[in-house]
Amino acid sequence: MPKNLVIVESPAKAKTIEGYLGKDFVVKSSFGHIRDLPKGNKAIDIENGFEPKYEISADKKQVIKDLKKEVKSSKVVWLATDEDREGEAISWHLVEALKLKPENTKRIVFHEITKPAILKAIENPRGVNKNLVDAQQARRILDRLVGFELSPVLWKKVKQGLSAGRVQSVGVRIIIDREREIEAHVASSKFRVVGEFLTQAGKIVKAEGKKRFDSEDEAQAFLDACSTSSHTVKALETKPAKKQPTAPFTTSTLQQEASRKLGFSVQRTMSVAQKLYEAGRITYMRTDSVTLSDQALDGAASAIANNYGDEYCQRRNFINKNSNAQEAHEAIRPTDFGLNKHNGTSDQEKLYGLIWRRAIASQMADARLEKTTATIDVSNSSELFVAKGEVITFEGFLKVYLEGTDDENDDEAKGLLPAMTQGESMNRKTIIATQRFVNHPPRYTEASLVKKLEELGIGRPSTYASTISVIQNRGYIDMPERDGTKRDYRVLTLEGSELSSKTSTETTGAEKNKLAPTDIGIVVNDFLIEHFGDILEYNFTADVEKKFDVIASGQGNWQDMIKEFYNPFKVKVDDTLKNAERASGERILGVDPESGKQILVRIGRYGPMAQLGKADDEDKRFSSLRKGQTLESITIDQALLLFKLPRNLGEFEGKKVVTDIGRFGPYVRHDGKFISIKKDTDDDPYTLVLDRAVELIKAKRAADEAALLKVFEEDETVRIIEGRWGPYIKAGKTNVKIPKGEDYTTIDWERAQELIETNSKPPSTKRNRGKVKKK
DNA sequence: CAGTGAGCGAGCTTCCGCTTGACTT
Repeated sequence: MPKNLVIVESPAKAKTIEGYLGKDFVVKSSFGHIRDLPKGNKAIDIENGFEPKYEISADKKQVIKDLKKEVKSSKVVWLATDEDREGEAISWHLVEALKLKPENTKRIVFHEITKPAILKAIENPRGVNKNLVDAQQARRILDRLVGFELSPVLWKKVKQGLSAGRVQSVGVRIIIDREREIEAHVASSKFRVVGEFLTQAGKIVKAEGKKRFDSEDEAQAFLDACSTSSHTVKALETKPAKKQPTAPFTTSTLQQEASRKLGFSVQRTMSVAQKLYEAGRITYMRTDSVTLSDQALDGAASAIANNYGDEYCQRRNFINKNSNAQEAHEAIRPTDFGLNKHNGTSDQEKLYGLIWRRAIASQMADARLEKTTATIDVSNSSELFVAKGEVITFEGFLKVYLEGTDDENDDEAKGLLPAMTQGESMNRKTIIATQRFVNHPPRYTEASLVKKLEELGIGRPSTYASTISVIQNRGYIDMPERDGTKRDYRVLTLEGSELSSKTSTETTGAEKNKLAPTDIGIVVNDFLIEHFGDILEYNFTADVEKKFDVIASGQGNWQDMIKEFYNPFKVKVDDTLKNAERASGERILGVDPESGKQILVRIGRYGPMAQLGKADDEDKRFSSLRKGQTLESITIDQALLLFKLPRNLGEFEGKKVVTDIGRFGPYVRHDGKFISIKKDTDDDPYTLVLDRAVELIKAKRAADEAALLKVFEEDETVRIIEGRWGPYIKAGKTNVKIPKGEDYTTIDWERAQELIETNSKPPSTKRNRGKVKKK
């Protein structure tokens, strides 16, 4: 029977460690936190020094039961949870929940899951650090107080079911502040000049004009001057340069790169990484550390030497730039550098490849480059052209990996410049001046928001993904697809001595997967900033973190710290509840000329809406705003249109025909059926006439008929239908995919039943818009 | 991936952080 019980947080970790320790050890997992504050408002006894009442979480009852059994049959319990604030607290909760005796309990820590690290830890046990635990309790209690005091204020003053918190509310603010910058952005443009010249040997050199001109007239004047000018190479300079690899991945940088290079959402990155971790292929994926263990450094070095040669090896230690980092783990890296591929799903293969290359590159030599700059003059002007070239003389880490960039304007393609000599005369081929607009600052992506949060020290590796989904699920933030708008720009071309000009068109502002605030997000944010500005400050978390650090170092008492925060906070909460105006984002747009009634927009029980008639009117009417409409930007004409629908067109076959606009665009409804009105047609729900609607209904019937491939006699509600992506089975309301390569004509009743059976849909992983259901 | 589409409200919502599995709308 084992005499020693080791408890860690993760079951995958437990399995690995058990392999390192002898037969006398059994290793179990706590599956993260085991106790927490209960849900209600009585979890913290505010009058009694903020005394928290903890409760074993529902899903951990069985875990505790199992652990208790193990404790009984063990002589020594080793608490091996992570060495950070949360990990220390888990150990303390384990002591409490399992009623561990000090003489049989040892606390050990390690930062890497390697055999030497674990054996060393076993030799250096300590007790639970109560100061660190207290810092965690302060963190937990502060978050509960902030969240559970602020949220009800929002229920009362804005809308039911909303939420606020130390992390999410600042996350939303970051998006909204950026949106305000974008709104304030004034379109401006400059003319950028690019010349193509020929060397004496006839090779093309592309060079950019040093100056950008403010107006077309100035650009034209310059091109005029060029048309009668000659050009020579005025200066030629070549100097060596170096590039260094970036550190191996943390959670945050993994999410960013997987977003940039693989197009993964942060949530997708984390679940793929979890699978790789469980398969034992990568180290722990929720980490803020850039450190690699000695064992890893050796592994990387030999993999690099084998794959690329000794000259590519360079051992490096990276230092964390993130001062908030708790570094309880290693950086994210392959557990075996010898394996540069992983056989799994395609997502797993891609993410593993990325992790392997990033970690390998971090231990490789600098890349060496030669940068050449040629300056070309203009005889009739003092302006200059500059040509830049770059040659890699030694690839180093670039052989494996180059970090992606968020900069959308990064279009500098550099290569080798042709041979030139100083003073060489150049023949002008073309000079083109193009009007270029200055873009507004970019909207955040999920991953760039994570980067910003990390910089501000807000949130932890384990919460970035869930914070992103919370602010979307609450309806504060959205990812609207924008088609972009067309914009004209001017192009002036000098070819030989011929000057011409034209107007071209570009699309600007097309966006996908960019975060933008909703009306509710904006109203909530403005309200919180007005009444609780200090908590909404970007550095609120950083400031309280400093106080937690004081508690952790034993220099301060957690109750005092919480009291100092809570007392004035509570006064503000009460004052706001009593005195603050309801915040609804209300805008009175004017009066409906037809009915003479007032029309306004505001946040209603179900979100943004328009209201025709005053609050005390008997026959006031309501309508939700449509997709793309916002409280701030909707016009009275647009709002009035909302009340023109639904329109009753009359009857067909004795049933009403109605047009309206739904979540998925305009439609005609007849006899319980919906017929979408297609885009890019002249049909419009506001003007559609009955005859045309009947045509649409008949066309839809014909199309449905044509798509119907088979009806099963056994049950007429089961059919095979030709869909947009090929045939599928429709059984009542559920749709069932036909496996690839299977011919639908061969599907008989039995096979159909089989497919319906096995395809009974797994729970949708799609986000719940607006509503969050509890489990 | 295929379908979908209202209601202006009678009673409950919410935090952050640590971990994995999990049902029924």
